[in-house]
Amino acid sequence: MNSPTPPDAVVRAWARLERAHRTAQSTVEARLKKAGLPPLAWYDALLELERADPAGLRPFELQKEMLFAQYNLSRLVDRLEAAGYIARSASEEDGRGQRLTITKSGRAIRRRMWPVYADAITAAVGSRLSESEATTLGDLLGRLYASA
Amino acid sequence: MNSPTPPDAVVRAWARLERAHRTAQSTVEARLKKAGLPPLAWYDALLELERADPAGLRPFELQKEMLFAQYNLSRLVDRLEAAGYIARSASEEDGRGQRLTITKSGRAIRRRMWPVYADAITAAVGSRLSESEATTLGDLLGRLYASA
DNA sequence: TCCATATTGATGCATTTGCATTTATATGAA
DNA sequence: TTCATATAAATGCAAATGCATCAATATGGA
Repeated sequence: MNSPTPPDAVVRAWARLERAHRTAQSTVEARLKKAGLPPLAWYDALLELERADPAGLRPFELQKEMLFAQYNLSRLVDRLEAAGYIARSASEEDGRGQRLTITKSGRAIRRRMWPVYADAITAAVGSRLSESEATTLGDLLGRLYASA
Repeated sequence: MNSPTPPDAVVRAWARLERAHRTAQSTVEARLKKAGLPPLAWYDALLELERADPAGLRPFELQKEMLFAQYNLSRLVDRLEAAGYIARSASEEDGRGQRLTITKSGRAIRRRMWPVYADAITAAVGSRLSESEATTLGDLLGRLYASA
């Protein structure tokens, strides 16, 4: 609520965050699509589920993990289920809730996506920064969403 | 096409680019909305037009500047025009083209948006990084979309 | 000049996102 | 126990995005 103009360096970092993200993002999505694979968000969701307990995740957990809006996650889950990549089952602990688990074919598609995704990450980031630069970048970006 | 897994630091930087962007973006959009102001993209477009020649910009120029898809820009322009913030006129040099200029009320709304936007940038970036960190971040992000 | 090709911008249609609200269950205080 | 409130998840409807394509003009050879 004060609104002194932020320092130039800050505004520049913000603006470039936008641009860099948009550029990298569209590289990745374009390559996935070109390979006839599902979009990035599907990968992320499947990876989270694959990493999770065999018991799976509650939708709201996945939602927080992915920083998705609740209604968007609900629909992403619809699509993943319709595609047969995940299964929904009623939660035992909580009558309101569900539990999501990855299916065999979910694992398979995630595995098939990875090489394409990996190449895209290389194109978008790896080929442009040294490892130590990437580390620095990752650290600084991490600060932008650290809770405190 | 090779697909060796990229170094960890690279994957981490990519993942954090996503998260940081999503977080910062939603902070900014939420604050603009809460203040009853138009979305971020409107600001960007208006700023570009305000910075441009008094003669304005061609849609395709704005499109490149903003890294927007052509059809998205076309519709953004529709909305801005409908809101009275920009004016379209036929291009003199090119019979296919148009020329976009910002209107008085376009300037006004952009000016009204700035304090809210500035605060949001501070919240999302400025309050989390020192100026020199912001500079480093900006430099590294710039590399992610440098043409070469 | 004429034509094949490229560029500018718009648009119909499908998908996705955003918003507001709803349904159902859980929780905690009186 | 009972009720007010909070949380989990879904959904109807509107707005935005993505995709493919189109119409109109430009451009650069043959």
